[in-house]
Order: sequence, then structure tokens, then C-alpha cells
Amino acid sequence: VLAAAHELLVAGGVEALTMRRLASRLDVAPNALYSHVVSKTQLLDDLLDDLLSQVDTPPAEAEDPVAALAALMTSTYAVLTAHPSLVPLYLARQGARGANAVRLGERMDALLTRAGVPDRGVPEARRVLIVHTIGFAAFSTGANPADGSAAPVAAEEAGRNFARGLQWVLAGIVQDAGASR
Amino acid sequence: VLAAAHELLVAGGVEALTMRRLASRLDVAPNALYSHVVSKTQLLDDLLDDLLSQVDTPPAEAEDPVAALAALMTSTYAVLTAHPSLVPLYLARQGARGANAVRLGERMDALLTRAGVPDRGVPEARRVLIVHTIGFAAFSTGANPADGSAAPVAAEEAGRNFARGLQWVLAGIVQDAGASR
DNA sequence: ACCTGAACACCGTTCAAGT
DNA sequence: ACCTGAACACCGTTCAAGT
Repeated sequence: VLAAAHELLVAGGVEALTMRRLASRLDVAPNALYSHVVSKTQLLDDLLDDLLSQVDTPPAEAEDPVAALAALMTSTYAVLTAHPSLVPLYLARQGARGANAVRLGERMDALLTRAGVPDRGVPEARRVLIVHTIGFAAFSTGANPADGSAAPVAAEEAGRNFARGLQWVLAGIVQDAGASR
Repeated sequence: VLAAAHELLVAGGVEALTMRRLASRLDVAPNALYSHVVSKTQLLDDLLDDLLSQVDTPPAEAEDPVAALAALMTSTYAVLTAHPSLVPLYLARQGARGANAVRLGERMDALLTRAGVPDRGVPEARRVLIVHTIGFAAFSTGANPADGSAAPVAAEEAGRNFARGLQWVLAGIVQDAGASR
């Protein structure tokens, strides 16, 4: 069921995923879906958390926690941009809060702590990193650049922008961590 | 017409703004709206660009261009968070591209240039700033925190987070500008 | 447990016609 | 220029009933 929903999504984008179309693709009456899914919202939440399972999560004990954080965010960015049709859904929910999302958040916290960020500053740093990553994924998958330029931004250029901004953010985080030590 | 749409929006959020409800609020048949508006999408675009006119735009010749950039982004953040119902729409379009959006982008570019950012780096820096600002506005207006924590983030804490992350980003931008000089 | 038929309360939008 | 009546092609969801 989730698989069929995902197929519909990649084929036609967010607006193509309706319960009725999903049902017809499964050769079934529209209401039959409600034997497998509690609501469309729930279906979308499941879809989103499923995607997050593809993120490559570095171990919490990585030698270089900052590099591991960069890898984690970059992998998240890659997974999101590889599934452009899901990114708008992500934004609409302001990030998922399924099991995988929680797991990723905890891993980030562990790495931030090992990078020297004091406990008080961990949620803050985590949020800035998440906002940067999801925001940039939205930016690079969107048809319309948000900056008023005429041409859409090329995927690889967006990726480079993401990486550069990520370095800035990480540098700020570790610098603050050093200052408070 | 725009005013009535905005009222509906603040009263009931995004999902309350339907053409039919808007029409009934104006005591008019649903299709009568199409004498004033080309489509619902266009109506939303107009609404979004209208909001951007409220942003406090510092002069391009400000003595301290970095401080002016910080002020511009902070004002944008304030305007967005003051109208939470519009932020999801913003995300769905990945930023508006109306006249006001273009104007703000140009002002940002001028300030970035005066801050010493080389021409090649201007669009990149602009995008990182925009992503950070809109992303954080989404984060703090959203009912669900994206980080898996149980309680929603308090508005003032989100504002502090935004400001801290903004400092990190700006620091990275000026440092790179200095390195390339 | 899983499906169907029928229905409810909605959507955005178009078309022809009226003033 | 602005409005209406009527319609089209959709939505998500529920309810009762069947197997």
C-alpha cells in the first residue's frame, strides 16, 4: 500500500496522490483503503518516516563528531532531494516526528555533545542544522527559486550551496562550543 | 477581496481559505470571484507578496552592511512569524517571486556586495540567508517541532535560535568574503 | 479482516446568460 | 464590468452491509 502510494507520488507529484487515485491504482473501491490506513494524513506521515530510514546514520562514537554531523546532514539532504515529490509534504508538516525522525534527532544530539556543545545549546544547534537541511532540500527541489532569479538553480549548484552553508553553520556551532568551554 | 481572504486566513488557517468560503463571506456566488482573480493560486501569490511589503528594508547605503543584512532578515522573520497562517503557503511555493520578493532580493545583493562578498558568491550567500529565515519561520510557527521533542518550542526561544543561527551564517559569509579578498 | 455501494459534505473552475 | 444558475470533475471520509 505504501509502495503504491510512493509510485503515485513519484509519477505525478504531491497533487497526484489522492485516496481515490490510489484506490483505483490498486483496483479497489476508494473506501477500501480505510481498512489499511486510518487517514490520508497518517498515510503521508508513514510515507515520510519511511523515507528517513534511508538516511545513512554515522555511529555516535565516530572519531570526528563534526565530520559525522556533516555526513549525516549531507545524507539527509541527498535522500530528500532524491525524492522531490516528498519534500513539500515534509514542509507542510514542518518535519516528521515518526520513529526514524526521533532516532536521527538523538544521533545528532549525541554527536553535538561529543563535539563539545554544552547541553543547553544542543537543541538549538540541532534545530539550525535541521532547518538548513530541509530548507535547502526544499529550495533545490522547488521549481521556483526563492530569490527572484529567472532560471531555476541547477541541482549541483544547489548542492554546493547547501554544503557551503552547512560549513558555515557547523563552524559557528563548534566556535561557540569552544568559547563556552 | 485580498483583505477578506486575509481575514479568513488568520481566522481559520490555510485550510479555511477556500474560494467557496471566501465567496460566501463576501455574500456572493463562488464563481463571481473569478471576475476579480484569475485563480486561487494567483490569489495566494498576491497575498504572499502583499505580506512582504511589510518588511522593513534598510537602505543599500547603510554604514554597516552586515548589520543591515541582519536587520533585514530579522524583520522578514518577524513579519513571517506574525502571520503564521501564511508561512505554510510560503513553503509550498518555496518563496514568492512577486515584485516585493524581487525588490528584497536586490537589496540583499547590494548589501552582500558592500560586505565584501565577491560577485560569484552573492547568489549563494543570499540563498543561504533566505533558506535560514523562511525555514526558521516555518519551524517556529509550526505546531510540530521537527526535532522529535515532545513540547512545541516557545516563540521567544525560536526567535533566539533564529538569531543565533543567523549570526553563524553571517559570520561564515564575511569570513569567506575576507578570505577571497 | 477486508471489501463494496451509496452517500455526505465539500472542493476549484467553466460556461452561458443576465444587468 | 460584474454577477448568477447550473454544471463538471473531482476530493476525503463514513455508514451499513456483505464475505
